[in-house]
Amino acid sequence: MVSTFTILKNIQRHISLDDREQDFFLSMLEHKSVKKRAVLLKSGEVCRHSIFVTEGALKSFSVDKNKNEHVINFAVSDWWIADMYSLISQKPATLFIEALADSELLLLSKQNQEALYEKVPKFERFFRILTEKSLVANQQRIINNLTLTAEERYLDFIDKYSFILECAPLHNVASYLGMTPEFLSKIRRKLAGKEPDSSIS
Amino acid sequence: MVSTFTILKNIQRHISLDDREQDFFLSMLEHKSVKKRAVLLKSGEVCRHSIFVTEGALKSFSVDKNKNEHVINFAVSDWWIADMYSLISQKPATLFIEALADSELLLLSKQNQEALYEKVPKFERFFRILTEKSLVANQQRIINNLTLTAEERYLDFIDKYSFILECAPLHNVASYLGMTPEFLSKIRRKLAGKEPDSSIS
DNA sequence: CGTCTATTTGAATGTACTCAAAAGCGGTGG
DNA sequence: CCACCGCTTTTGAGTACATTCAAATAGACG
Repeated sequence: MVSTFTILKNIQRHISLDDREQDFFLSMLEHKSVKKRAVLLKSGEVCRHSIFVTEGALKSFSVDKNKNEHVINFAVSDWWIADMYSLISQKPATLFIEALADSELLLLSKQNQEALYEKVPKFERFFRILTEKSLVANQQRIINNLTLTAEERYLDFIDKYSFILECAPLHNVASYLGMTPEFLSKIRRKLAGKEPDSSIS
Repeated sequence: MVSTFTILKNIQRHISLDDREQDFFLSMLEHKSVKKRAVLLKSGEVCRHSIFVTEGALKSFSVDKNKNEHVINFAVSDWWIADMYSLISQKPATLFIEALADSELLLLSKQNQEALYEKVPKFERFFRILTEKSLVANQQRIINNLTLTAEERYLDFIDKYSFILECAPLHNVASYLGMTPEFLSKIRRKLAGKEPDSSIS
């Protein structure tokens, strides 16, 4: 399978695996193709898998008491996503996970993840490092929310994650950045007006 | 040492250690007493230790371009703190870490932490779990920032972390919650006015 | 005490939101 | 191929939540 190449490369950025370990790891995964708008996790369900995206894009979001969506994370090719709270505690999820586009996914069940830790302790290291990186990204996001204006947060976002604009609608990006779609639209209009940019040669 | 009992208990909430492993772990630690306002890490320096608080309280914060402090985390007895970004990458820190009160600390250097991983792989698990919990807490904070008003965030804070009010000044709490000290003061006045509370028997 | 820091107050202001509606865009079926 | 439908993005007017600034008050510590 072509898709498994991506995930082995992803893993081997942090730990190295011999052929047997690779095969064992792959045997723990379940492949899943989903169409745009497919729901992979609903709030209230227990999150039973870590999801690795080989192709396509997903988002996770919470829904508040006024039924507003708040995008918590995006995941594109080569990214992992889950409701970590629910996955760890095996309590009901607070998040939804949904496909932003037709996607190819590899699922690692909580059970298999624990089995990996037991049989190949290196995976403990891999997921420690993965979690550390995620933590650092989350902390940076908190800092940005505390210190930057809506416009600055948007500029930072297109600087770091412009590729997400390719697959996620703007109102999801607005939500991720903690602003309304209307306000993001106004920011973009303002920026479009004043940018001495790469648009005109 | 009394203080080492706290940290062994902290560790053994997630992994179990025999006497030799306990001794080995303790030998990796450095004890440090600091007074209120002592600075343990400055932005720009490389963060070389994970800090465990046995007594007292610390805060981490960033300073923005207008010299405003933004509190990122608090750490009281039995909590770990560090600039994870800097600790992991060994690049210059973006955060400061400072004592909110006279404190007793145990320092685990990055080097010794790596040594622990090599010699006692169980610690890989411990720090994976610790990082996971921290990630979940950070994600919840992001959700709160996206979905709650300033007043709701404060109420949630006193619900979960009221003990931090004992050791941190209000303007630091305001900063942690993403609001100005003036506004927090107004929220508290308003709440004090309307609370059918446990204050008058 | 006196000084320094923390907290509170009030008035003016601003950033970002709400609401309502129009315009754009994309897919789908007649 | 065009018409229609649903979803996304844009616009504008009015509003609100939270900030800024300046100053008074209260607490903590040597």
